[in-house]
Amino acid sequence: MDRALEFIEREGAGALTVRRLGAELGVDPTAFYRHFRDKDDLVLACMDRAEQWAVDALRDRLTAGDPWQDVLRAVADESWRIAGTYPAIYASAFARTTGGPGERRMVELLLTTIAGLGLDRPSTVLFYRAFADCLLSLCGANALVDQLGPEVEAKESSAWARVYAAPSAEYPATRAHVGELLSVTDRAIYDRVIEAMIQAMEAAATASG
Amino acid sequence: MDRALEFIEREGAGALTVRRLGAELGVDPTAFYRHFRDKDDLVLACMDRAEQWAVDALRDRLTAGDPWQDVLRAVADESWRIAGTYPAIYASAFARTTGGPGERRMVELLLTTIAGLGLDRPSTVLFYRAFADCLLSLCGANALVDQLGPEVEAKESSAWARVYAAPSAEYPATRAHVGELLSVTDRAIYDRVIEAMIQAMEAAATASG
DNA sequence: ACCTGAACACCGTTCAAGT
DNA sequence: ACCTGAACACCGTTCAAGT
Repeated sequence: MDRALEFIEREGAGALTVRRLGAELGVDPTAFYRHFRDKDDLVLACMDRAEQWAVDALRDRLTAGDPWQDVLRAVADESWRIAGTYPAIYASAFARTTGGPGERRMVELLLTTIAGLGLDRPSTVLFYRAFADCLLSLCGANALVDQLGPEVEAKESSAWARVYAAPSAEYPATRAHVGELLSVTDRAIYDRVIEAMIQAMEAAATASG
Repeated sequence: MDRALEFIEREGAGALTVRRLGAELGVDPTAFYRHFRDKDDLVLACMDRAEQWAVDALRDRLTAGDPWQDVLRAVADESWRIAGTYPAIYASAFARTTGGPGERRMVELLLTTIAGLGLDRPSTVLFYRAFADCLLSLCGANALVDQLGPEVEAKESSAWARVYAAPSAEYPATRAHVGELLSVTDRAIYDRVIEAMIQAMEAAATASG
């Protein structure tokens, strides 16, 4: 599994196939099925390991007195980093539940942090899931595009060009914002969402406290 | 393309292959390449058509005087509906840009709505992208799981069970919220995110106006 | 202008057989 | 306990040939 992760990171893109993994390890491709039930299991195991690394990194980064907002920002930042490092894994597992130790520790960290706001239990869980699903889904969407390779990236930017070239008469708002649409970054969008979620939690905590 | 969409909706899941599409249309699979450059082009074309339907449905649903908050809620609701109807398409295209008329009209609708708050152009665009990317990514994540079929669904719930069965001593917050974690719905999470984004826009509009 | 059919270079996975 | 190798049932895509 470690070699699988290392391999994926090095070869990137669509390198994660049972056959290529076998070739990399100098072993018959079908030997894989001695160690994992199927490819899906490997992907989930890699995802869980990546989450463990994220939690470990967070433990080093955080100290007990940190405000909860900064804890959430750090989790978001670490998720972004992991998704950028292992796009192939993240792209195929971000919508899934691994049920492994990495995920359990991450759930506990987020739930502890958000429970600290003193909301009722249903609101705490709803905010936890809303926050976590935003992180995973937005990082996953970026990983999906990363993972598809340069020819798709070219296609993406030509598609945006087509959107921006829309005639002014029919699409005035689009044309009025072309400059900003072209310069906005994925990371800025991500941070905007994170801050909106934090603001919503602050508002809920104030209202209930 | 219409037949492709119809076919996908009927057969669901992993039915979208060039070969099965050929069989469905009673034609050699490779005839497909006379009409689309590759499979990716078909998927993007279907996605754009789905977006057109969404915009058409929104036109019927909305009237000129609707508050901007309700417009955004209606867009979110329509996106959820489309993603649930065509999970195969949504799952493979939600992170992509089609550059087609459906997307152009959707961009224009959202940008017009958010520009109405009177924020500066960079903030307007950042909120538009943050809102749109949340919709697409969250709906996409749900579509991905839908699309994987019942055996993966079973795996998902057994994975959750493993998370919830975490020992209380190590994972106290998780154990304290098991009931709520089990009962929260994906739609409630989605709505929580949408409301957070709307709240953030309201706060920004108030601060700037 | 459109369709066909053989072919290429891949996938994940199984199962009987080897050491 | 682990690996091998043939085989199965698929993919997307190309290209020369047909009508």
